[in-house]
Amino acid sequence: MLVTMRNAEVADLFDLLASLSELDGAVVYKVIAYRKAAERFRSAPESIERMAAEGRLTELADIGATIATKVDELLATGTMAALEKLRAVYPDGLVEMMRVPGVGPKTAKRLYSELGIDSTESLKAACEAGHVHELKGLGEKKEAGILEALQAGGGPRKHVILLDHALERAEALVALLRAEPGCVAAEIAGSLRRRKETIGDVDLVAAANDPAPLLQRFAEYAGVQDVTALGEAKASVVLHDGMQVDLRVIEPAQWGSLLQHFTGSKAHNVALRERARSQGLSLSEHGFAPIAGGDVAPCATEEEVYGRLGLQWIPPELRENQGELEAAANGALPVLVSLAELQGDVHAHSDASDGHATPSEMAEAAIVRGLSYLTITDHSKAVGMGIGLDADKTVAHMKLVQKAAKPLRSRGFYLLTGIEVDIMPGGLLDLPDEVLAELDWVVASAHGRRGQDRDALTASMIAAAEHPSVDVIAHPTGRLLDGREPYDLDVEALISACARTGTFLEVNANPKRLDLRPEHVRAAIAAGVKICISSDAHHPDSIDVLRYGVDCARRGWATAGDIVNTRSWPELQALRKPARHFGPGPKMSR
DNA sequence: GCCGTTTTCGGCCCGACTGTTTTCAGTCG
Repeated sequence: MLVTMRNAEVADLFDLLASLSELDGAVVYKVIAYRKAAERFRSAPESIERMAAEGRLTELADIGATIATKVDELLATGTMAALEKLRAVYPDGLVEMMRVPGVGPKTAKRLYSELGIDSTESLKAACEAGHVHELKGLGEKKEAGILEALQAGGGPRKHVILLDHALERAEALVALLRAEPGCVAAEIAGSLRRRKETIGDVDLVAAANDPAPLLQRFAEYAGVQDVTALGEAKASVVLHDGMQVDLRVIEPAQWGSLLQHFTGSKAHNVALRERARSQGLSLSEHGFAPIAGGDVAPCATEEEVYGRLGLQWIPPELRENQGELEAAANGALPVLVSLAELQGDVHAHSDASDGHATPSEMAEAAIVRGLSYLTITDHSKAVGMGIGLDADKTVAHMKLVQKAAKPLRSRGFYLLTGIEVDIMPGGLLDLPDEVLAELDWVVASAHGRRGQDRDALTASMIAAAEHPSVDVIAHPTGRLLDGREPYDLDVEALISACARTGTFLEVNANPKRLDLRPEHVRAAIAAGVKICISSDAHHPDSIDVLRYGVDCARRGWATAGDIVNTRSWPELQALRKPARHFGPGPKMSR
């Protein structure tokens, strides 16, 4: 194999191939097949390179011999003949133009062939000069709309909206709708209901006998900047923060069908409709209808929709067409972990490093939230900026935490000593072994790659997992959803090392991180690795982010049994690596 | 291009809104 390529890069090229094929007027099902393939590659839990090398690509759903051969070609030569052929005909700018709202493949192609427009820049100039509306079928409104879209964002790219921000806005809007007299039901739908880590736009659904007042109320909401569509059954608005929100209203008898439909995902719904078709039924947001023709039978609940197809109700977080239909058909869906099942938090900071509260204040916040233990895991010194603890300060801090813990024991709460120790290049930890062995809990993490390439970083992380005192590897890929790409890290190799050594992996609940990501959570669980859901709180209120960590773990098919901090602190001891059972000093008897 | 307790060929998921039209194409989700 001559070329090294990550899953996301392979996926991007198949998306490009799909877009260029679309421009070229390919059969739509070919375009769909390329897009499906891109989706499979992007969410594959293991390396596409490895699967290709072992000839196992066709084990993935939606990947046949033709696409597998194209991947082989891509990995051998760095590109694909089919892609290069299309690239020679259509400038890359056309694909960018297709991302402008209101411009699809047909329009982009005509703009190019009839006006020579080959980029968003030249499209903007043509709109300003009034050339676009001269084309047959394109009027002045269309031209103005394209121009506005281009000017608004300075381009077609949408900015990333994080889960916490979107949920806050959406929950306020749902409350507004529910307060309307005619509103029978209102819910968040779409990717937000599935709790994806980042949101493109927000979908809301509502049930009412007369949709008009609800749609009107929605369009007049104080947070609305623009109303982009307002019909009899749906409306779209853009909020002042740039977030697009769609509302669809339907009569109450169709509520279950509507909620199911607009929760998606698209791939899940397509699979569901295919299943309906095989049973002689056509499925839409209105209900089921016989393919042969006949009345639509609506479903009032989601359970009815799934039940009619012989399926268990599927939790929204699993609706990604990643095997959930098969599991639901066999009654084999996992019982997903819930926030209420978390008993403790094993990664939190205090003012001894970069936190904003004392260990006692953090403990009180944990108690208020119904938790029975909290480990204070401040940074070790290598994190930089003078905020981390060296060996002496770690020992002193440990004693301080132990002192703060005593009065809490009588209230049934364990405040525990810990550290978030930096993993240094080469895999050494930033504190001496004898200090680490004294602590109740050791979180190990890499902050920055420190000049290491993929292999070196992976080796460092694996060495940390092999350390007898390390309980958990925190935020393994280092990604920041609003800024930093994940480290180039062999996550599969890290998962294997954790399985071998009994090291836990963290789902960091900070909505900017959510790291491990869901696909890797699922792969880790499959490999037998146990997971911690941790707040990484630097402030008492930040313990609340645990809910997002639970969402992420649920998307990774995690049950309570897979999550170690669903146990009490004494129960958690039994799950730790053998070396941690013989630590110095009393651990459980305090 | 994928896929098969109907099929190795012939299917392949469904509807709303907008802008441009006088019945529909394109786009979107």
